Amino acid sequence: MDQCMVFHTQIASIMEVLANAAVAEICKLVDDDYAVFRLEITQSQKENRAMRRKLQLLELKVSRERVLASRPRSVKILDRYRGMARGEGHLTEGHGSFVKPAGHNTWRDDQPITVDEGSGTSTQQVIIIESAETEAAGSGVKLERSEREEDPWHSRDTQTRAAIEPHVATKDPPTIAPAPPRTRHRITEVSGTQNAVLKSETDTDTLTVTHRLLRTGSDHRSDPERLGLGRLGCPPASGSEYLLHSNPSPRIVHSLRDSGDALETGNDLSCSYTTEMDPGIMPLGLETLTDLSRGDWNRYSSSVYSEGCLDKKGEVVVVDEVTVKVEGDAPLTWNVDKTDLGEGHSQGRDFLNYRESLETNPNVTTQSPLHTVRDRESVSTSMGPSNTQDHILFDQVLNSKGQKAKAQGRGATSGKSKEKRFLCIFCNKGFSCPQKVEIHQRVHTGEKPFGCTQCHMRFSEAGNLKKHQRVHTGEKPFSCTQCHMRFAQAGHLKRHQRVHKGDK
DNA sequence: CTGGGGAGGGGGCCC
DNA sequence: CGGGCCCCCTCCCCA
Repeated sequence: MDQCMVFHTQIASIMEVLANAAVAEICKLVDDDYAVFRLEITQSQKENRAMRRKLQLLELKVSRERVLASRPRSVKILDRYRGMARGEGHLTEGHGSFVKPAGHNTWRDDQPITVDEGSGTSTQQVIIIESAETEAAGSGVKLERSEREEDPWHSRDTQTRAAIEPHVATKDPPTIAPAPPRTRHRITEVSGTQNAVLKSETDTDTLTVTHRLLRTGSDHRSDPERLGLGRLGCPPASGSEYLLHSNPSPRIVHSLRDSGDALETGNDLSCSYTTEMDPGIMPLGLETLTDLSRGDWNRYSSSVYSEGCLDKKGEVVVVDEVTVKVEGDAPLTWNVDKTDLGEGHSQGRDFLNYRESLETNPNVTTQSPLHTVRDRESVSTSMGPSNTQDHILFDQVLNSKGQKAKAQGRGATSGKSKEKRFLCIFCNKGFSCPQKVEIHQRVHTGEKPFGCTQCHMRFSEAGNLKKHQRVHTGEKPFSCTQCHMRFAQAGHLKRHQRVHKGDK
């Protein structure tokens, strides 16, 4: 009888083991199928997002044209008109010039800026960044940077913390339109390294980034580069399209969560039985999912840092090992009217923040809200949703002036003798002092404060006006030593003397 | 080849 | 000493 009982007990235990094994197998199969299913869903979502992106771009174009047609109010003019103050800037009829109306610090809403180019008259928008505002924004960004640098998580030791690098990526806005200037991001480690929970807080949004260490440092893609973010959270690499205002379906979860993490979505259909497995034996299919969701992460993180891109409250987006919880209300779309540089959430300052975030040189305090073009051609393709239009404008300027190549490379800010800390807001070119930037930016704005008293000519630089006035005076102070030729410009004399030398 | 203008850079002066 | 301001030089482009 006892033997029978023991036998039954053994059978029962064996059955239990077999049942457990069967359940495990079933769950594994379910998970595998689910992984494939999610892969397909993800692909479909990506297609949907691509289509949505195209639609949004089209909408943006339409809205941009509408704004451009009706947005003189977004134009501000530098109120530094030294020539005006000194009486040099006579308000002529604006032949080939661009002058600010006397007594106006800003253009009126209905006041277009006309630029007479000979016979034709065109209306153009001139974007001026008030230096005080931008510098204030710059200081704020610098403060933010210092906070980041104090964060121990920002050490460049990617080997030991590669798996938690996505946190870094989340607080380095990969978009050109990151958080508003007054928004401060705070990254706080909530728990340990194995289940590191970083919380990035802003004034309006709460970004909770939960990371589960699923793989070891061998997965190099855990660092920002892996996420398509360059150093210091640079934007995605070239070719990565930017979702205008990414509106990822909040219920679609790219979750590879362990059971140890409290799921915040409730939609993860993963079988909890098998998710207890060791990180080292994660199914290969999950890697695929990880890869698929990686691009999404860029957008998610972008959207998180683009205030205007947060569209739902309390959304939780789980991407790979990262959970992004978005709290707080935010506009559904980025209002193109925010391109008004004079407003608190000015796009220019967003530019500034973004560019500052990209600035590899922490000492650089810039007036430029423009993104850092140098080092990353890809930046132009990963602009934030809100400022795509202005970026396009700036790029057009850049290309039209043939200065893009100059702006790229270290030469933009690394001077030969002086540190070129002051960047043009339009082309990002660096100058050694603010006055140089101001003068240079007249190239883009068309501002010509120096007018000739004897003709309608106007100039952006006083020296050129002085040079011009020799036309009226007939003064030719530069005489050739080998002939009787005289010249009004020293350069002309120098060029002329090459004739005598036979140089070409 | 010359004239005119645009634009960048260097350096001096002053505060 | 650094920043702001100004002047000048220089190079380049175009007509």
